[in-house]
Amino acid sequence: MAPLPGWKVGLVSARTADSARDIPEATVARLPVYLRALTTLVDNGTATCSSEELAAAAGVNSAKLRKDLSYLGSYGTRGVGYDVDYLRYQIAREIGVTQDWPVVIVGIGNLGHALANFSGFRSRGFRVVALLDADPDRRGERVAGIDVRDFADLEPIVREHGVAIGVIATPASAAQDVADQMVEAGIRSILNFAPIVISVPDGVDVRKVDLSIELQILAYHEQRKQSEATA
Amino acid sequence: MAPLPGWKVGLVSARTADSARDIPEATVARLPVYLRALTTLVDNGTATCSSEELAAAAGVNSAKLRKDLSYLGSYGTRGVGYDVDYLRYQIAREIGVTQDWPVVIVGIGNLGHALANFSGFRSRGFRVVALLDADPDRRGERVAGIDVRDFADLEPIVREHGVAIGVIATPASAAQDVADQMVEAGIRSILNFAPIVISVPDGVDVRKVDLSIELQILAYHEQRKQSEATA
DNA sequence: AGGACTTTGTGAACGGGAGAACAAACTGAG
DNA sequence: CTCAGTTTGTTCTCCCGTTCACAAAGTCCT
Ligand SMILES: NC(=O)c1ccc[n+]([C@@H]2O[C@H](COP(=O)([O-])OP(=O)(O)OC[C@H]3O[C@@H](n4cnc5c(N)ncnc54)[C@H](O)[C@@H]3O)[C@@H](O)[C@H]2O)c1
Ligand SMILES: NC(=O)c1ccc[n+]([C@@H]2O[C@H](COP(=O)([O-])OP(=O)(O)OC[C@H]3O[C@@H](n4cnc5c(N)ncnc54)[C@H](O)[C@@H]3O)[C@@H](O)[C@H]2O)c1
Repeated sequence: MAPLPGWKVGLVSARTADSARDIPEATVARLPVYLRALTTLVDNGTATCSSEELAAAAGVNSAKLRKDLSYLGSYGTRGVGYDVDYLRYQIAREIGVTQDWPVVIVGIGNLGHALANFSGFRSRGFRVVALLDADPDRRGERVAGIDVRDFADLEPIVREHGVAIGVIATPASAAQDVADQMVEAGIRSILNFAPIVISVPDGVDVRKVDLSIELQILAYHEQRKQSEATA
Repeated sequence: MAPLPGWKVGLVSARTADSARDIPEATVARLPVYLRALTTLVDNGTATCSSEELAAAAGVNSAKLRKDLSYLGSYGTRGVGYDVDYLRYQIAREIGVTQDWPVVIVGIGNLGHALANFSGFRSRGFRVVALLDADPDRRGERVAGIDVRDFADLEPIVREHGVAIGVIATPASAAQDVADQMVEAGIRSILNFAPIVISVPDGVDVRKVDLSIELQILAYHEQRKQSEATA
């Protein structure tokens, strides 16, 4: 009955029980990067790695990595490093991708097709359960083995599969309406590819991906580099 | 010769000359969002807007918006607001999208096709000048009116068009190699869609877009919402 | 067993960004 | 011209996130 180990285990299991109180948002955003790096290491047959190695694979500072991991618990061994497979499981559990999340994609145009065909969904904790489009001409089309269905069927599909996450790949003009109906149907997490700010009630999370914004940020820095080179 | 107007113009042109010294990175990342919102307002025929209105359209706090804009100069009028078209031009100039940037896309698979067909490039300051793929079967294929060419042609294309920005849409296994060759060819800004951290020399900017990471961040919050609901 | 060595986990200092609050500056009515 | 009303630009404070630096905790060799 050594006091320290007992206390430590108690603390760890306490954290596990109420699933880690408050993880900073910046850390949450990096956990998937660590998970990806660890999966690569597992595939390479690496059994153990140091914070330095993992940090390099994830493209971050090793001190930041260690601090991030410390929010989850003490999963490393001092003098040794981390058990790759064990740590990978712990992070996957923390993120919540030990089981697959059902996802619907709305707007099966250029981008929607690419998303539907994207094989990385399944391996990373997600399962596309429906493809929806408002255009009747899209109906009946099969994309990646899934029938494109009427957007009006959203609500029963969400109910049937317990869908919590929706992806918007419609034109910007339709995005707010699609989001409203997703919320109405019970979806509380939305990934929006349309270049517009959509507003949702409290309790609903929206993340956006905007290609043009990323390019424009690059353009800004590129412009500065070029004007410096001229000067 | 009123002293105040003269002084103000002097200050603005001074800032314009050395192109706004140091704009915080967080602000740079929001300028494209403001630009997008302003373009929408212009399309709606709005001539003037307050920081409150623009902030709402951009999904940010109005104090933050005003502070961001203050880094560019004093483009508003107290008691009135901002001239939408004028401010839009100033932000576009600051970002560097008053002319089009030539862009190459490498990896014309599912995602590459969608990107090539994306019409928003042109209107937002970018022009796709080449589509490249290593697969000989892709050669000769025409996507969005552009011939898919051999990845080996990268260097002459970059030189001919003065390409500064490259987009990687290949599998992760090829991404580092593609990035190396882009840098070799003279590209100094890269947008990476492959789920891997790529390393580049100093002076080269990389931004990444990773769908799985975004979904996993949503999954984390969704998991917490659901476990809270249960408790 | 003991001591040198390695690596984690964390306390503390630091820097940057977010937001509240207000003075300065402009408009327009009387 | 003056004054009330409006909205910007900026200062100030607080908080979050990053990074340094080191004690604690383990391994491994002798
Ligand atoms: N294609 C890209 O690479 C790319 C890149 C960045 C951003 N985007 C954005 O992603 C979105 C989709 O782009 P795209 O190129 O696939 O456009 P698209 O026009 O090819 O496809 C849009 C699809 O949405 C469907 N749709 C329209 N209104 C709908 C509604 N109310 N409900 C359900 N479905 C509806 C249309 O029928 C169409 O099939 C756009 O907002 C675009 O700006 C696309
Ligand atoms: N499809 C999506 O919606 C989606 C979403 C998120 C991320 N991604 C990522 O984007 C990347 C592309 O996805 P995809 O679905 O289009 O894959 P894909 O397999 O359909 O296309 C990849 C293309 O890259 C080409 N390629 C391979 N090696 C190359 C090389 N060395 N040089 C030039 N070209 C090369 C292939 O010939 C192929 O045409 C992947 O890394 C994927 O993980 C895709």
